[in-house]
Amino acid sequence: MRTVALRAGVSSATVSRVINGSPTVKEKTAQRVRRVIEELNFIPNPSATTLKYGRSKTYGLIIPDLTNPFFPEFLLHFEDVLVENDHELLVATIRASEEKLISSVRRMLMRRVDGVVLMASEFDTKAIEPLFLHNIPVVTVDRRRAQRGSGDVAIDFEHGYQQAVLHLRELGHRRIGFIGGNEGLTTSQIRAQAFEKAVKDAHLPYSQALTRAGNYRVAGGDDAMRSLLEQKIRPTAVLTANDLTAFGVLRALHAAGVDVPTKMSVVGCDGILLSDSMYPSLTTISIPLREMAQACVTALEHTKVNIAKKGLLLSVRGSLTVRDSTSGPPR
Amino acid sequence: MRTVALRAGVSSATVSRVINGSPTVKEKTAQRVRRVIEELNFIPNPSATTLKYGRSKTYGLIIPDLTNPFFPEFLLHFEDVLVENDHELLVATIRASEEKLISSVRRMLMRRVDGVVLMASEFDTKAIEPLFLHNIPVVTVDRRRAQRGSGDVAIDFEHGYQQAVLHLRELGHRRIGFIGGNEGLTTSQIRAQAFEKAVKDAHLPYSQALTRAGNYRVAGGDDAMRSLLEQKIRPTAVLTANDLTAFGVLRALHAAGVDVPTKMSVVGCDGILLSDSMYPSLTTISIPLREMAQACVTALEHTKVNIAKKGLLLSVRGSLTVRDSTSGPPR
DNA sequence: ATGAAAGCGCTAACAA
DNA sequence: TTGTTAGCGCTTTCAT
Repeated sequence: MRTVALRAGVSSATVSRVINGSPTVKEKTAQRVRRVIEELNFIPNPSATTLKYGRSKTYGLIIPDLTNPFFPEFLLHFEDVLVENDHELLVATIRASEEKLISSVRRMLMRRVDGVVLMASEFDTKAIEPLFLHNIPVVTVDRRRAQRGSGDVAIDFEHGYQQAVLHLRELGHRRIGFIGGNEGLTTSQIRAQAFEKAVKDAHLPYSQALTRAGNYRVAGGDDAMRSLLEQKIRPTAVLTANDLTAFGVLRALHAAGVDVPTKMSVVGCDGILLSDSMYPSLTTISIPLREMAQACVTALEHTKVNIAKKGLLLSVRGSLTVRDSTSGPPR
Repeated sequence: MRTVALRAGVSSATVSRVINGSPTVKEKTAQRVRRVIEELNFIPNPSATTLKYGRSKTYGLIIPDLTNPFFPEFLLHFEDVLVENDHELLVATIRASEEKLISSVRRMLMRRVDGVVLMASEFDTKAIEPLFLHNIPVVTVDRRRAQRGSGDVAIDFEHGYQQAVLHLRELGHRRIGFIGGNEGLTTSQIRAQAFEKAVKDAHLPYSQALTRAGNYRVAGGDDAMRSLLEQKIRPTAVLTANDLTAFGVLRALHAAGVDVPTKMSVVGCDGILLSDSMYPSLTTISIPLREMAQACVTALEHTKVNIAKKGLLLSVRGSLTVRDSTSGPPR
């Protein structure tokens, strides 16, 4: 930068002003400086700014897993929102390892991020304590509680499952099965309860016998569906905790020779891109990723200026995308 | 850091030495310093080091697209390799936009990355000129040429397709179709030629009539397969440019009522996790991601110390994973 | 409209 | 074995 200043016959302060678009610089000077910047291929060094001000114009995103397409798809939208807000993105994947979460949090702290979005489904709160300690705004996803320095963006499964159940009831289904996530995870409980409520609100019979745990992955959906098929009284439709689980359900049904949708209807959740590419294409609850990303940033910015208060509790709701995996029950 | 030094009764230089594990510090002093670091929740600030040395212990990764699961899966392995090498990762997705590539390159430069892995399938070389100008080591993937400051990691499609064709020939197939990538892309040409060579080397008939272009996505595979089915002489097996294309092929065949594998065999390429979850599970050419990530880092480190020379030309070869989408041709 | 200068945190060369 | 110190590049306050 000094070189640029020298060459343009100004001080480095003026160069800085030009780079940051300060209006107090005479246009002619600014042009000269810009030309020199071009000539010298000058690239500013943000680490100097980070060093000086202890902030980096970077938000962190901690996700459990990149192999579930839901997360990269969210990441994409999150990145878009950040770019609009002139921020960088620091991603960390933790693959259900407490150790990785701890080291990710440390990386975020080192890099002086301006905030962290935490999508890890389950974790020891102690692991993220350092973020609060250093006054870094935090937003969790679907933990549904705020505290000093942290907000939350909930995914409104209650609404999504209600839509799905009503859709199935309209088609004539009465016995709707459910394949959830790993037992024990809070988010799995939320989804299971949302399903139960949706069924009861629709005045349909609810039975534990028609629900199974999965693991948010294909294999879990497959196993659970096989188990459901062994029931004496089978459901005529199945709802799942996410799309990968639904993929497993489709596979199990194929293997068992149960046609979808004529013999069994299937509804997923997430709306990942591949859900439209299955055979049959999957009816699913699409989560509005862009809106969710925006909500995360909103909550983060809110917390930044109110770091001593409880953060925002926001919520986004999915909408049912009806495709070919649902139809009336067999008669 | 000064605070830590003060509190531990040493100089900041000693604190720095402790943090970096310098062996010249007396163990007792080191312990004291570490204790104070704990107490004060001190987190080092790497931007000071970046500022001082103009390097950041960060590698950049530029990928076209996170919605093709191949890329997040590669990313995961690349991150693993970097962690082992005590480096950070900076990711940029460019979604086939020249503008995004240019801004990604700029971000890499600003962040003072130690090297860049470039997986963009096609781009104007001018866009990455700045990297060479600033002496940043570059590794491209499957461009198959090196130059001053840049190496390449090729994916040995020749070998992979050969394996696949021999597998199909052994099963009794003679008319093997091929669905490639977007027309015009270098990597598409490489794959198409690799297929042609594999077929001819296996002494099977090769015909343009059995090949189609796709677009590396599901829809492209679907369309191309439909087009192949309209042929008077159909192939009995189809090879694709990647797994998503193969997913599309499976969908088209389902829709047309052509059973896989009894009426048509299908072989994908990439070995993404979901390829095992399709119905039927997909026979595919698995690309060794971990090895590929390692090769990228190797080539990068080599270029770093030989920045003025041509980079390394490395290559990784896939292996055929036989699953349920291939069997003998209908007789 | 522009310049001078301080200071962010770190590390390596050098001194002790 | 430890301390002193300079300087990396940037921005902003204050002065001119």
